[in-house]
Amino acid sequence: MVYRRSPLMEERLANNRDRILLATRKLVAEGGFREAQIAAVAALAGMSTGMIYRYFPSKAELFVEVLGDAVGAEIELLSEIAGGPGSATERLSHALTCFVRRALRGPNLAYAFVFEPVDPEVDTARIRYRKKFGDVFKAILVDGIERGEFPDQDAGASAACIVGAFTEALVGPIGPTTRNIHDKERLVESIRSFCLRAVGGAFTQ
Amino acid sequence: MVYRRSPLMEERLANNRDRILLATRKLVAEGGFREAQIAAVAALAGMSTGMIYRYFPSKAELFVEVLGDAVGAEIELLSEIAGGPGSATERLSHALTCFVRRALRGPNLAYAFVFEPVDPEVDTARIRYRKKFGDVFKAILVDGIERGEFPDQDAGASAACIVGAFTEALVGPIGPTTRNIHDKERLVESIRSFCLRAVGGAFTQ
DNA sequence: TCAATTTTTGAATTTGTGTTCACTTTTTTA
DNA sequence: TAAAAAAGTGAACACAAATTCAAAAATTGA
Repeated sequence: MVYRRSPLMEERLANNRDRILLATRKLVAEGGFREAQIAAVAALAGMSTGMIYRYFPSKAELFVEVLGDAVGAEIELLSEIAGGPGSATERLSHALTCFVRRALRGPNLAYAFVFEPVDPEVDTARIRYRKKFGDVFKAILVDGIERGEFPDQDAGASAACIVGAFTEALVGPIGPTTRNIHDKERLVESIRSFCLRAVGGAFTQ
Repeated sequence: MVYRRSPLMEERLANNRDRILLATRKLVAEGGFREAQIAAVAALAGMSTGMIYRYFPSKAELFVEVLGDAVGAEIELLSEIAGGPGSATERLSHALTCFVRRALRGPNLAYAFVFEPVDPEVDTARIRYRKKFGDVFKAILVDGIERGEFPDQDAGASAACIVGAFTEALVGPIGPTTRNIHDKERLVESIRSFCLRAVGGAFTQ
């Protein structure tokens, strides 16, 4: 045996993997999964197509990882808010504005991640992640109902409605016309107040 | 010239066209656009693939027509409710329950029509139709705000939220488990009450 | 029935992409 | 430096699905 992977090489390999993930994320953010073809990913990452397959067994698994990374980060943020201090109303309000503001920075990414189906394998993962978003909101709702902040309701259905409401309101106005900061904040506020009224919480702040 | 299309032939041609549309709609309802391949459509309609292209210039245009027909019917129903008698709250309530009940009968169709992207051409049409749904609800909201039934709000954003809320709540729980009629009615009621609270209307009926 | 014309067929072609693999280059250690 | 092994390449291949088109079947009017 005359070859053993050196630490330097090890690092380069990890680097390559990251570059693939980064390139994919970038392409998806710009034009959805549709635009993230293996050839395009390879080109953007500055490597050959064959290279991709040293790191990922298939395009679907690459997509699932990119999706998971992005969604995971969002979920983590939201969970922190959901499990944090404050009334259920406050936490719901905070979680909503936080997510919507972030999504407005990269509308296509949000679209691709939350909506765009690709192939069955990725679709399955996407639905799982969507459900996770719902679970975060459901937890807040259940808590709020227990505390008497919100009227009794099907927390699961309401959570799904919330996820649907803000994604649709976000994705609908997608377009080349990047709206200015005022419009964005107005949209954030519209979505927030809609959802807060919807769950029946006292309309504060 | 010894051949002129007879009335009988004329009818057969129109019949063929209808059979293609029907077969496509059926396949889409069962498995989404993904399952509605030209070969499958042709097989179900009992004709050859080449035949399809005598009636439709491309698969995309066939899809757009199927989509338009189905959505058009729904829009017409909703518009009638929206423009009918009653308070804005009543009409919104009625429109919601009507649409959600209908969609629950064919969840896959609803999914394909409202969500599933296919190719850019169909996608464009789909977004247009989605917007139309929103417009119906927006009209009710604008009216309700004018009458003082609903608090002041961005009717466009709220309408988008409503469309998002019920589609997500509908599509989210899609699965092979056909839910029974009780669950369905409970879901209808959950969505209805969520949206009514959301627009701030007095919670009646 | 027959010739002109249209309708219908479905195998072949085209197209767009994901994936592979024989080959080249680079890295490692002796 | 040289041999062994791995990393890296990208043209070729595979595959699925839309589309075409030459030939076959059906229809029409004389």
